[in-house]
Amino acid sequence: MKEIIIQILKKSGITLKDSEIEKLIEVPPSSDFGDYSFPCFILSKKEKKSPDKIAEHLTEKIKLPGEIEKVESKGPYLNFFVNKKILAEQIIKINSNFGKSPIGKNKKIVIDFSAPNIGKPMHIGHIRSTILGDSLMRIYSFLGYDSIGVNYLGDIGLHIGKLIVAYELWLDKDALKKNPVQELLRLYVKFCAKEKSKLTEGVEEEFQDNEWTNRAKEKLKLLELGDKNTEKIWHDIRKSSEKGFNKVYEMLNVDFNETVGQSEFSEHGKKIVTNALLKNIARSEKDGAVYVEIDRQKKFILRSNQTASYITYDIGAAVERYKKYNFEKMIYVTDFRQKDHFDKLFKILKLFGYDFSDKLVHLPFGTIRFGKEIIATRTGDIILLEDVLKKTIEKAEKEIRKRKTKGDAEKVGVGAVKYVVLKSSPSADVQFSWEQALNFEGDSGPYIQYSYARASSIIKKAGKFNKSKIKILNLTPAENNLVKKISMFPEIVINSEQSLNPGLIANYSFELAQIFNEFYHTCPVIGDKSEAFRLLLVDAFRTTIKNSLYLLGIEVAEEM
RNA sequence: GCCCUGGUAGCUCAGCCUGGAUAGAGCAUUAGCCUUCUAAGCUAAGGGUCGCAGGUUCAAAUCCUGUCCGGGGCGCCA
Repeated sequence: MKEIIIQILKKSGITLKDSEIEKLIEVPPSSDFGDYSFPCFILSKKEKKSPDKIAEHLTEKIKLPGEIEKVESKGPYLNFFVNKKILAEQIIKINSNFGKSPIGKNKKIVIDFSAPNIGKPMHIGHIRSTILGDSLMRIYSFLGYDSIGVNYLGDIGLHIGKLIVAYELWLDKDALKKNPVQELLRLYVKFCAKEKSKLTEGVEEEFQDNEWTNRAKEKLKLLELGDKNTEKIWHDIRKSSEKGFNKVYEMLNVDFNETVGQSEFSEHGKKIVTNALLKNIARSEKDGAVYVEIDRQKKFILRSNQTASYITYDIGAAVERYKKYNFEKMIYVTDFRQKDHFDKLFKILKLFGYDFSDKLVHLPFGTIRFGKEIIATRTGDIILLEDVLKKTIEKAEKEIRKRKTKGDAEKVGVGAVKYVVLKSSPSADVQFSWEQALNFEGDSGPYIQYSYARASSIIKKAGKFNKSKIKILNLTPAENNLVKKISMFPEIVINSEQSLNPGLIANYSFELAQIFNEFYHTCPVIGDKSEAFRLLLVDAFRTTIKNSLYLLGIEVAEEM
């Protein structure tokens, strides 16, 4: 539609380039002002006439094609009114592919997301990476990309050593079988409590020298040396943890193409570091620690005891993944606190001669706050993700019972949680509260699902109808708005991919649902003289809302 | 100290990239609407120095500089 307006303006003798015109065209604040507008300030400067006069003059000069109903000058603005009948004809023809695009054809995107730590339960803090990453996967696939989701499990580190110590001392086998997540958490919390009294304040964990921390370090060393018994416990812990993770992933309907432990890249990483050392790109300290200079600062990439550190694994993992997938882009979805880490990782890879480092992107997201509490696994002070989901599903059940309908409580509850997480832009912190998560009214997932269910109900009640008899009468304002909003969906999807922000789709879905509800309120469908057209419009709405919620990982229900 | 973030209605946020018309939603508050396709809905009202101060511009919540307040990161934790 924009294209058409650019052509009209060009024909009217404007001395601006296409791209300049496109930049200037905007959507007016109110639909009373039209659908698109063109401000004349720049022309006013060029032609040294008042912008109001230029706008007025242009209205007289312009010749309108069928797609544009009328053009009006209002002050310094030239306002275009789109012929909604023509737009409506296009909209009622959309199918389930609406919004899809081939722009990603033959391109691979790897998305690294979720990445929980083995031995710790998934809590409200993990929800963001998981849901954001999953939504990005869906968006990329929708746009034709081959998207590959990788779950990079934190299966190594001092917390593992602690857990192994606790496992040997206090494990309750039956409890582990019954509820692996709870039992592992109990072990971890117990260890931390024991350790706490011995900790020296102000000293980093790594350099703590006390009975408990030392035992954990020892276990970690044994694990690295390949001690059979320790390895067995480690495997047990991973297996039990994964059971817990999978339960949550199932509830969330999140899949990965690959689940891999961080520790598997230890050797790859070390080899790359050794090579860099040989080529003199990296240097070593007297005590054997290896570093590179990044931004005039030393960044250590191998510890003095020759074991890998976080970044060593990530170097190995990135290189291996590029070999495996030859991706167009790889996105790491993690907490914003790791921004520096990833910036440095990318620079190090570049320094080492891996040009694919330009294809790496870090998508940082803000903290989830729950009231004023700080979430701490070590004290067991956490809100389990599983509990959040269960609680919202319960609330959905209650609502459904109240209404005596046939809704799907799981879809509604999970949708509510996902929506809360996705609607704010990734960079912002999210204030999580039960009040908000359990609110199913207004700007919420259930509100959107509800509007879909209402639409479905109309379609169901109408039964079969004759599609060939469609006659589009003059559209009411509510119909106009709905047609216009639906037509914007494809653009929104592309914007949200480019800005890596599913929140745009979330906002759009809500606005679309709002507009539909207004339509629902003012335009009766069944029995109306525009029944056939309205049925098709309602169906187009269903398709659009279904697609946009799908991109957020939220399912629709025909009834609720 | 250096770097990264955020500050918009009582609360939660959108708008900022790419400057334009009266700064938008939701929650909460108040007042209406269920003999008509699901009231998880709709309509209306009140509520704003867009942290503060400069600058650029015909035009600044939006761009630039400074400043205050909150959060975070800063040589071998993940």
